[in-house]
Amino acid sequence: MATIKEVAKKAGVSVATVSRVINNKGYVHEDTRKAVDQAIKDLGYKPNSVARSLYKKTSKTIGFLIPDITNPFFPQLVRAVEDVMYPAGYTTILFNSDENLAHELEYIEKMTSKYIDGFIVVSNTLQWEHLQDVNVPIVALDRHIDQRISSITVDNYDGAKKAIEYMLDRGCKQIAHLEGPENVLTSMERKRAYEDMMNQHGLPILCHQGHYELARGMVSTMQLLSNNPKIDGLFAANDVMAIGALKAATKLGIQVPKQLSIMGFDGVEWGTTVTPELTTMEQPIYEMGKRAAELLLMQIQDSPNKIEHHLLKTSLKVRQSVQ
Amino acid sequence: MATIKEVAKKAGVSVATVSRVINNKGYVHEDTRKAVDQAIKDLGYKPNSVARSLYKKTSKTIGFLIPDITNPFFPQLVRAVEDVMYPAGYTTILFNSDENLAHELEYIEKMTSKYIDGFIVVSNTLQWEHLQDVNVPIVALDRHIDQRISSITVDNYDGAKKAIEYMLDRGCKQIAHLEGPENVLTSMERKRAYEDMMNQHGLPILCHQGHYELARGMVSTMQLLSNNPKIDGLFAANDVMAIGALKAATKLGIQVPKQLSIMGFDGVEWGTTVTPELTTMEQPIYEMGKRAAELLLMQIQDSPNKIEHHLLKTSLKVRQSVQ
DNA sequence: TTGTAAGCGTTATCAG
DNA sequence: CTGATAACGCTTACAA
Repeated sequence: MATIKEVAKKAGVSVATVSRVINNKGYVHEDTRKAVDQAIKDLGYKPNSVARSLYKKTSKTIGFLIPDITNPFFPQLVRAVEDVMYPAGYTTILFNSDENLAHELEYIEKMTSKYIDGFIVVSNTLQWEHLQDVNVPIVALDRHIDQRISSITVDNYDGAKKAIEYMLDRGCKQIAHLEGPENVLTSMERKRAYEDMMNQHGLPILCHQGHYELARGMVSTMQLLSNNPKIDGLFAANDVMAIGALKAATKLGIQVPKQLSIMGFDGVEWGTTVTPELTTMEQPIYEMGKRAAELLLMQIQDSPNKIEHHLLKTSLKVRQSVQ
Repeated sequence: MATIKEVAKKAGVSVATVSRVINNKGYVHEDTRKAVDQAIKDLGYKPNSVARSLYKKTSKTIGFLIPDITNPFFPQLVRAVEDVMYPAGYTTILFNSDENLAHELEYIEKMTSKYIDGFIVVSNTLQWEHLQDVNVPIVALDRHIDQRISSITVDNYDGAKKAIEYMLDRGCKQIAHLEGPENVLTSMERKRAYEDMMNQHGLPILCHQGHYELARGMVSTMQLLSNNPKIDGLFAANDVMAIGALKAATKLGIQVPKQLSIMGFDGVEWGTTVTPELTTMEQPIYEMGKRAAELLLMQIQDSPNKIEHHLLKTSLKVRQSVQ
């Protein structure tokens, strides 16, 4: 690991000059530049980012906080963020929070002491109070946090409403809802839409908790269907649970979609391989990650105070699980 | 952001003393310690990791290089690595290489200039030559690189052999192989086992490329089955392709497992939701990630030169796709 | 038990 | 155009 000092000595100039050539800043004579470049090459010199960070108080690194990479919704998001951050010269550090506030706070603090340049967070526990004195840009992704924090979200209420409208159009008379975690915004919005739609149409409300998980979705569906044989439609708050529901129906010998229509939410690839293929309300997952990264980059590089809120639309993906 | 200097001034001591108390190193009088702690609290002081890194030439950070987080094999691996690294005080930085050597090298160089403490790499392009002067510990995961670099791998040859033995036991007479990328070690080993088994049993060899991908697996299977109607068994080099094959069979109206047995490799959760459920040779994915992280940690903290090679075993997961 | 001061490897200011 | 030199925030000999 050669240092700038060694390069300077070898090239017979001062470190200031070397710094000028590696940063392409300030005047430096063509001949000296050549000499320096040669020395750099000979020594295999690479500038030390840590020293640079210390001086510049920036690390060209951002933190990305998600609940759990193991949930198939997140890999695409992560990929999208990395795809825009890396070419822009930024490294992204991932952190799985398991929705645990204490972990999230600890992580943010730790990253702050590394001169992190910004955060993208998917969280429903983090509040404005926790974030107000983090002095780098933050973008809330998937779940809105506060007006004062930029966000990239999807219109969950609208999406869920349209999903249910479609089920109704296709003839469902008795729709149950497999809901996500109680305290998660996306899940609450989807549930609210379900309830509003049921009320609006004078239909009974039938909810069961599924926590966005495969196994839970399956178990809940079992109970739901055993206790209420009249149900002919099931709106799951995410695809993973919908897939669990499909398994449950199969186990109970209930035909989908003939006897029971199942609608998912998310649009993960997994939904295309189950039988019947999952009809779902698709979110622009990659696009969300991309936008979040771009927005963060803009705030970091240009205008830290330019808060923006983008609300993306979902789109119905008609496949085979709704009659 | 208070600095150590400010804390020192507030507590009426020198920075050295403050450093001593925050690092719990060297003697410091109980009273002064209290005063310092108080000052730290009052100022909300947090030690700056960048400055610390510069001096200590270590960042408490490791790099984790994988092909693509979007492939369902990796999220679990990532999760496992993070689960052991974080509690040990290490941050892990993820990087998707898309199996591109230039990207991998660029990334490694970049990380090196950040005083990264070690790497875990899943790669088939990286060779000893590229890694020999990276002066931090490296663990090769899933794919072996060189005797001089620690590795955590699975016995792919043995696993594939047993998978095929099982198919043969169950009565398959004509087994085709859906192979993974040509240059990937895991894929080559599985193919080699397939070929050896076929030769050993005097059976014809029938391979088709699937690149470990869903769509490719599907298309290849279509061709394979249309051209060779006698095939009654298909050994896919990974679950994702096996799932694609299942889709293809369904499309062609071929019943699985009655007319065609399909065997996967990996044991990802996804395989449990297809119909019929995928019979597969399961890898201890989480365990692999965990071991790699533990091994790396050992090398970083205790013995950088203690190279170890762990070969884990796969286990047959009997479900429904093999007759 | 505590303080001084010399690094760690850069960048940027200010003379020259 | 180029070179000293003072930061950046922390750790650690070495003195006291």
